[in-house]
Amino acid sequence: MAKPKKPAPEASSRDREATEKRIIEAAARVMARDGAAALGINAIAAEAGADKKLIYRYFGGLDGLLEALGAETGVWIGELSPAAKGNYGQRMLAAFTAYADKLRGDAVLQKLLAWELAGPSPALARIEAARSKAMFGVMMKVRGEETPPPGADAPAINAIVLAALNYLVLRSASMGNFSGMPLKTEADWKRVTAALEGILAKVYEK
Amino acid sequence: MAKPKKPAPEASSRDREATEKRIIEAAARVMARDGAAALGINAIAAEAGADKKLIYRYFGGLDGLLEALGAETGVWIGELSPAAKGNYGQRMLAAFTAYADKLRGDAVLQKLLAWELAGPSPALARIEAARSKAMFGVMMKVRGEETPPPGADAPAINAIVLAALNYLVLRSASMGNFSGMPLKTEADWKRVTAALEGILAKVYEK
DNA sequence: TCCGTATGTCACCGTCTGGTGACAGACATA
DNA sequence: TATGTCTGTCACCAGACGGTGACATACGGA
Repeated sequence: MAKPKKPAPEASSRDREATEKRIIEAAARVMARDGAAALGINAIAAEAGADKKLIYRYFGGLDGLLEALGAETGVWIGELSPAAKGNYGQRMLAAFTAYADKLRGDAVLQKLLAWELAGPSPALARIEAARSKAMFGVMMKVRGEETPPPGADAPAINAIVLAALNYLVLRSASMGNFSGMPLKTEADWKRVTAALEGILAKVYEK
Repeated sequence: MAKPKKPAPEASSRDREATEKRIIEAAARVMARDGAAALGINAIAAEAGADKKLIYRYFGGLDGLLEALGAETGVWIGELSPAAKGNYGQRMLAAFTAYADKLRGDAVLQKLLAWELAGPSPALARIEAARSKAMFGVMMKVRGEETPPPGADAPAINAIVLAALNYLVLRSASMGNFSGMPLKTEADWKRVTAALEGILAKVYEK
């Protein structure tokens, strides 16, 4: 059922751990290639060359598999280590650009992000909460002893910037532009970063 | 097939225009209630109390229907008329907040927006292009004779702000928060607006 | 009056979906 | 050697999906 090949080439290695890994990777591949809408039991099983029954046995269904997938893809956020130099605004800019660069290269997380917007789901909410916490840790680390100028609502401002970056990266992947601004080449992103730098410099100047 | 009722209560009014309208409204209702993923021929036809065959006859399929739907929901953007007072930054802030307020109340456009991020589609791209053009017109109108200060990349800055607003509204509808910031009550949005006001005032001051 | 056309209705098709029960073979333990 | 457990395989189900051909009926023009 799983593969059209008859002698079961290598899939049936009778190794649960390896099979689980194969399934998770297959799910990531389907997610990145065809989007979250195509993320079905059958599609994943076919991609992994494994029987869908195993997905139920090992992960308890799609939700469990998704959770395992989301846990993996969210790890790198906590490992971001942008340069921590200059004042508060400059450090934040470094964190934001480092995050945006990474996100631009992670198709799976992009689809996950887009899917979260399309409809609420308990499993996705948990994944997102972990990601948000990791991002907070990164920002606290890079912030160091520097503090935002009094009077500025830093959490709100940072949320706005982060929201803009998420949206622009998603638009870049889906349509390649936004609001008349192209978002394809590296130069396009340089422009975004430059505008962001100007904003943060003025908002966070003391 | 369409309705379980036998005498065809009123649906079969033999009025193409009215039927088309009923179908479009049904599509909007399904979209707003169940999201874009549930937007299928069968679901729409059932919701409209019309036969799915008519969707193929009148709209040529799902894509055509979507286009008709998108054209309708994008109209209000062009009709936005925010207060055009003060300098460039203040006028832009008025346009942005007016847009965000409207968007928050339009569940259909929200789902459309989220769907565009999930995967590229020629039909959705055309709808989005029309919307973007309308938004540009609004901004040009409210801008009046005021100009942004030299040195500031106004298109990029405005795109960033618009991107942030889109993302925050979408997050508000799906998860109710972002980056630790709640996005539910009117007070939450007041906070966003206030932060935006601070940003625009400093970025666009001469 | 008759006839063509437009509108609406229904039955049916093949395909894919998520999900489950039954079974075969490998492996470790007793 | 015999037993039980774990991994993998396959067949099958009911239901939903998109899509189409055939038909009934109302309406408007000749």
